[in-house]
Amino acid sequence: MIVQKRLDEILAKLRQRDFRITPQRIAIIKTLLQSEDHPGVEQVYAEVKVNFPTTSLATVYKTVNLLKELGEILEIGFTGGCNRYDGNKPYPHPHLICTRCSKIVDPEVRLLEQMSAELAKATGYRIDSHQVEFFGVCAACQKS
Amino acid sequence: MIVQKRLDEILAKLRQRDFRITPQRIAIIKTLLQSEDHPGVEQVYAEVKVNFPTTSLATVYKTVNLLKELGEILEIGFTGGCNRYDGNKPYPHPHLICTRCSKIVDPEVRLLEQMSAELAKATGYRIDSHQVEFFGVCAACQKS
DNA sequence: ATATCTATAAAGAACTATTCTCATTAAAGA
DNA sequence: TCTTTAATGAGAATAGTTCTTTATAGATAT
Repeated sequence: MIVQKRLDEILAKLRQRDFRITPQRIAIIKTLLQSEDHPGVEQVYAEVKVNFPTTSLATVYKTVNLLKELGEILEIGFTGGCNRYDGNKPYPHPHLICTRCSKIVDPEVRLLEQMSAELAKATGYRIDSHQVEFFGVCAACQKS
Repeated sequence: MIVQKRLDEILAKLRQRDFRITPQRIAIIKTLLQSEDHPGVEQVYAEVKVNFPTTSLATVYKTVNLLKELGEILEIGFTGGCNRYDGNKPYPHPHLICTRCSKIVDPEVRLLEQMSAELAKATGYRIDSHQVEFFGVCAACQKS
């Protein structure tokens, strides 16, 4: 399936840069690729420990950072909370975050390219990246 | 001047909600209102200590959080660094951040309202707030 | 003006997320 | 298989932030 394909790509990239392929790393990458819910490090750790009980939290942190540097996962920064990660869409994209249940959704946004272009033109900045987060209350939480 | 006016407004709001007006608080608010460069807590602390040397860092944190809750300053969340604050435009607005010199600019952005409205319609979320940051290299840094 | 009451400030301890250290283990190429 | 060297694991360290305790400052009533 699609996860296997990306896993192979990431492993190839690791090999190519002389990083070692370890069972822990594979487990961490798989967890990140399979999860739909933008997990935090702690959540990945819990998942990985099911099959590799001796894995340490530091290893998860280090691997997550490595993957971030390789551009294979996206970090979603949370002030005053733990960061969360998106292993499915590793490029910058907007998020819609429910402030009640912490659910994160990836909405379709049309206007971002245009906005970025206008901004660059108006300010003289070269824009490399962005972090666009919308906060609100999801449909389910609005009912309660 | 304009700073005095906003200071009075904030003080009135504090009084109205039975928060006390203390010299430390006034100093912290003034620092936030006067600064143009989106200072962090540590920077505010340094500034306030000039006139009130006994002020503690915790006091600055508490006051900053209080002001944030009152909606009088805007928090700009930074992953892996310290948060910074905008005392001049307390409502959510986009930032353009130079990744070389850390300069922060408040650009004009037209499309955000529209984007937010489309998003709410498409997802069913009630959108309350946003955090929109663009990262790049400012004109000055591009030359070096 | 004074006494009393109450919320705050101050200081540092505590907490949480993350990174570092280093001895030990194990991956990958010879 | 052997060797080299990077990765792991466990806990200590760190940084940013929040909590706790206690004396004090500000408000209130007299």
